[in-house]
Amino acid sequence: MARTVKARADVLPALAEVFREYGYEGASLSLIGQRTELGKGSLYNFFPGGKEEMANAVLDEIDEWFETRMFKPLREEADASAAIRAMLADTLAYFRSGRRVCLIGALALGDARDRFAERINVYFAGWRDALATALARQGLDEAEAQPLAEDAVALIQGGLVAARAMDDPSLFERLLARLEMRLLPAPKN
Amino acid sequence: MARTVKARADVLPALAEVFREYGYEGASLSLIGQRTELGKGSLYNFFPGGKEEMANAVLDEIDEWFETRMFKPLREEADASAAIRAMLADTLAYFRSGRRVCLIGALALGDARDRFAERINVYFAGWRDALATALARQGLDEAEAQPLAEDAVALIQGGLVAARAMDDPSLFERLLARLEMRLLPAPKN
DNA sequence: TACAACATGTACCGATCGGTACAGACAGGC
DNA sequence: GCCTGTCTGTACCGATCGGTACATGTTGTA
Repeated sequence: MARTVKARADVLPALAEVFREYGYEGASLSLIGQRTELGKGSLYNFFPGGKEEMANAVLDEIDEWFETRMFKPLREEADASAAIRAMLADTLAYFRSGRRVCLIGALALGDARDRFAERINVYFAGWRDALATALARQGLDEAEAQPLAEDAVALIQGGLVAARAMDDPSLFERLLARLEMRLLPAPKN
Repeated sequence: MARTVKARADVLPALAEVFREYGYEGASLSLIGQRTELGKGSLYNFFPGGKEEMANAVLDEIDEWFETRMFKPLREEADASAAIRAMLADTLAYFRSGRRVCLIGALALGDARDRFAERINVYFAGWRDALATALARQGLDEAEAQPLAEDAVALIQGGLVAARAMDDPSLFERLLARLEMRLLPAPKN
């Protein structure tokens, strides 16, 4: 038995992918076991709280990624426009042009919504507010920035749904390209 | 046919609501039995194909509703702008200001996607194309109408996700109000 | 009234669910 | 060497899953 010792953090990516593909209820322990190449023993050793703790660990990692990688730059980076451009590029890359689903969005629509309601809310509100801040720092007044940020977050989520529904990743790319034109100030030349 | 307490069509609304709330996998037969107030015997009498046939029956009804109520007017009604306004009003009402989830969208994100892939695709493409037709009939040329329709469908879907995620129905209303301004020609006065 | 057809509730099936128990396999400290 | 605590696989648990079988209503027709 090639007993390769795995740390808890090692299994998070595989874990995240299973939840993304099958949803919370659909990600059965046997499926999780296959994908992570871990038996139930190991799984419950790392996550004594079972499936719910696994999902929360995944959500922790996602939260941290978005916070440091996207939300913080949107709020604080000197060049707000550059932060917005980076956000759109990161979004495209993170969701693999729409081939990958947003786990938080999927949870929001599924039957596990109540279980993670607070976290879902924080994620969406965080994205919207960080983007609104960047838009304001770019020169828009609050009355314009807030609705525009709201539109953008919804459009991204809807883009993921639509791209998956029509099995057309290029759709997501087109949406983001058009979104960029709405979010960035008209280039002055 | 009035001799039975319930006809097959009578249970469709309850059936649709269960699928909407819990998703395809999450809607267990016992839950369906409760909500429809029907035992397994009756359920399998009406739907010999089991859960899949139930879901397809629900999708049939949804398809028909959207086709006759929204897509056809968008394509054919003399006053294209009026059809677009009606579409937005119907959308708001149908989804109960975002309190209600789009079953097709939820299916697209869930693990039952492959099972209904073709129907999901048809629904989304149908909406987009019907709206694009209306926009074109309103005066926009094809190069503008198609992307705008694409944006609109994604925005509506994303609005449902976001409204549910943040538990804020007014968000969906705001999104649709802003969308109306983008879809309708500037009022000439 | 007798009968066929539909409608319905209940018992049951094998499979799988999330979770637990527990016995080995391995490591580091002594 | 040994012990202890961390990993790991496996057998098992009760509950529930989707689906089937079938006996018992209930109804329209004759």
